[in-house]
Amino acid sequence: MCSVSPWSMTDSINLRTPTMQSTCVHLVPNTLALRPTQWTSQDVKAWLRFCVEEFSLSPNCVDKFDMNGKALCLLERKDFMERSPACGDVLYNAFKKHQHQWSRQIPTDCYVGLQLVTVPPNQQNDVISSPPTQGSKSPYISILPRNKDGIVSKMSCSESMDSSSSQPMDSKESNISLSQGVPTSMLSPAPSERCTSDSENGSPQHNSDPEMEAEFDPEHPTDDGVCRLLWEFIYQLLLDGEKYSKFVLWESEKDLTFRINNPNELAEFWGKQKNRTNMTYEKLSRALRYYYKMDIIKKVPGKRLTYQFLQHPKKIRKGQRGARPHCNRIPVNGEIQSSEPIPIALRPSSALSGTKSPPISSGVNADNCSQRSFQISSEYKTSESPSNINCILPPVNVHESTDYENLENKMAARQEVENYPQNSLLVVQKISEEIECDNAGEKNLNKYNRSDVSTPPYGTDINLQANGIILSQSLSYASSFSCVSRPSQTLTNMDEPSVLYDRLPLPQHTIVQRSTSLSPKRLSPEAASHFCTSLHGPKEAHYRQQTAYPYVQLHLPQHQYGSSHSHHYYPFQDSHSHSYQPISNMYQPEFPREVATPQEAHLSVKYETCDEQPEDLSIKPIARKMLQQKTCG
DNA sequence: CACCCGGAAGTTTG
DNA sequence: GCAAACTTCCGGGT
Repeated sequence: MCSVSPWSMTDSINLRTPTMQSTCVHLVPNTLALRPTQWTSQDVKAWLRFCVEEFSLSPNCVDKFDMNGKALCLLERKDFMERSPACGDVLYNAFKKHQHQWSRQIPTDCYVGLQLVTVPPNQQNDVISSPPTQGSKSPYISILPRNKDGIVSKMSCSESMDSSSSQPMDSKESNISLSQGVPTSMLSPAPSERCTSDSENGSPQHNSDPEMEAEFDPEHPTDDGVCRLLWEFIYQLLLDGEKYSKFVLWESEKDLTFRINNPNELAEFWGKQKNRTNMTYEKLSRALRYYYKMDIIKKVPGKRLTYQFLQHPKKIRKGQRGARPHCNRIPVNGEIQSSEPIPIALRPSSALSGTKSPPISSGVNADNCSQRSFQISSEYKTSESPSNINCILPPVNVHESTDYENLENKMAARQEVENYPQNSLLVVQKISEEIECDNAGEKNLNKYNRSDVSTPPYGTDINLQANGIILSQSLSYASSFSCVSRPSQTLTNMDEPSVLYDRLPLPQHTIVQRSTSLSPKRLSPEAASHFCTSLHGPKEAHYRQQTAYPYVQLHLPQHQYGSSHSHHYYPFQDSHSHSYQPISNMYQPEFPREVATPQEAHLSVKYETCDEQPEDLSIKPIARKMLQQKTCG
């Protein structure tokens, strides 16, 4: 068992998250694999009980959890907001203190976390039995043990999993249903959580506990433990014929022929697995048809919905690369129908990944603009980062309240944007300092003239105000960045406080809530422009449309910043080595002390799919396809 | 209407 | 940049 290393309190700071706008909060205990099913209901109760003790919560909340292992606890937001930044510390100490009382040994190196989910007030009644989904707008807050290097501990199977001692959850959950979610075995655990069992003999190792059996398929581990291939998924279902016969069943196991019992539900199930909310049998079957060519599956002629494995799934060679489950995929239909990109705050983190985003030079007006530009891309590539863990957190029960799939919620989100006061002067007040810099961060901070600039330390709490109105209270500087990188799901990327903006020399009273500026949901474009201007001095703030996911592209005018720096900046390009681009060279400590007027900032929509310089599309985000039509013909 | 087919293009990931 | 494995869309067929 791994030794428990110091816990990050910075994570707990993020308990006060800017995206918490609802009036209630879930508390979801999670275990090492972020699989609450590892806990018995007694464990969950115990967990909640000490939460009650430690935080003087209403005892009622202890009973307010479902028995599916996805324990929930409703808290009033005000209760939660009053928690101290040391909340996580208290939680952990309590966890340690009470652990011996619990019904089974829970590895001390497990991930213990709280999952905060925003829930519209009118839907809070439904929330008890509806844990948050992966696709939900749910900032995930976890308290993660770290090693001495500050890296989240990587656990091996033998260390972290004790499935033999695990106890089944409440028996009521034995009936799988869509509303209950995809079995966790088919979902995507964190790479570091997943274990590769010794299954060399290839024989199935059926666990007596059906839940546990579903948790992990020892027979067919993938390279990273993720069941991400369709045939694999189907095979998994077939393996547990009793449980999943409503989706698919063997027609003849001997001949490896199977029949899809309910194509629509299977597609939905598959869609859940891949976080593709619009999955249909039409699409699923298309994927199946691709297997024809690959000699993996063929159609059984004349028999509807019946297919045949051409070789035993155990022997199918896998060249897995892409097509991992998406993170919080927002329906494309909605994007297009709304003629407006989904607010960044609701976007999947992957949507912002830089993998498909070419450098700015490939975009319009990049090379010939003669401006130094850097791109606020946003992705942690660290495989062990908790963001990844959260990214692939099993999308347990889907619930309308957190899916943000329905039009109503989207309209509400848009309304929020539209209602945002335009041309607001944004002011940030630093209200506290909870500094926790790693060595690297400290070192880098020292590189700057701190007397001249106010670099918001990691974890700094700020207020974001507009026209005297507090827009977001107690934003965490660090979490603000995380909002950028994981706008829709997690604020836990605090493992690497040494992100770019920790090191930036910022003028005083500068808004450090970059994510705000990146989020059309949170800020009007004018306000975002304001932000960019105030942060970086007069420059163009290009609101760039990139594969339907906007982000801010900052151009530093050559005449102001010299000509020697034309490289692009990707803040997260190499989070492993922390080898950031020499942003310090680009920034001089002299920044305008005053927020520029809105007119000084220029906001335009750009997109990289066209070579042609697009017209200034003003500031209204438009769906990618519409943009393409407009500019490319 | 449900299912089936395969081309084409796009997306996401490793 | 490339490739795998889809996803999305579509026109057409049974």
